[in-house]
Amino acid sequence: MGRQPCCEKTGLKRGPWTIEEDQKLVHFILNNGIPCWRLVPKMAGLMRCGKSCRLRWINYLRPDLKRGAFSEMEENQIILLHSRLGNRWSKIAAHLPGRTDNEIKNYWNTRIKKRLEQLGLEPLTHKPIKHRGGIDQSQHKAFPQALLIEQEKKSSELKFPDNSEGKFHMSIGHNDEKRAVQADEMVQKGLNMETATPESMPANYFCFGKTEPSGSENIVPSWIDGFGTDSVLSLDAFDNLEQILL
DNA sequence: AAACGTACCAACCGCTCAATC
DNA sequence: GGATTGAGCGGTTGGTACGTT
Repeated sequence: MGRQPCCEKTGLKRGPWTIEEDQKLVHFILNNGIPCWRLVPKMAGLMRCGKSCRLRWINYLRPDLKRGAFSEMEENQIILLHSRLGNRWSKIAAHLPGRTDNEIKNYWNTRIKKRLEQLGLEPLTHKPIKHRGGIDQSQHKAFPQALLIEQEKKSSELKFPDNSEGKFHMSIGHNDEKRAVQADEMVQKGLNMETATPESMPANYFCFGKTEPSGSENIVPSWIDGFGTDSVLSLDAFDNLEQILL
């Protein structure tokens, strides 16, 4: 026996929602909550299937949605999270309050994907694009250089956690020089991890992800002594950096 | 001004998973 | 334990706005 359709297809409206339908759905949910999505359209007087109502509410009508353009910081967060979580949009959305998985997915497919490709990075793996016969020589130069030109000095609303026990899981630089700095080093330098922003940091610091000690999927930004940039990019993107720089 | 191409995004489709019977 | 169901997820589509020729 096959799975039954989520709703009766006949007689149900499809396509863009009207203002009137939106009002009905919002009014119903705000007054009654969501008993069961299948019942919502009937009870709210809508000729839609429950699935369609759910999607409309989650992606568009929810009062806690942020709407509007993504900030530079949000974009960077998405890149970082995607490098670790892949196309798990709902997980990524969970890290970005007020944003929906659909919104992030659309933004990724239309903007970020292209941005990474322009940087010579494979959007799926965040690794340098390899061409037939090995890595394209032009990408050798373009990749690290692209990182440098990627930066835009904009203020951010980053807040850093109290704990600094997590290990930076990446160091970069020539000759195996360890450039990652621990929180205590920042303290020694009179830098405050909790209130740091790209503007307040010295020019040779940039923001990277840090794995929580618990090994959880939580990703928090951290400051790393780097190439004179303050970008947030996937650490995985640097997997082949040494090879490229050679 | 019209035609065409591109970018964007809301909505849909089909699948999986977990809960329930 | 298997069937059924609802909810949620990720991929895809189609309409519209905008830019270019």
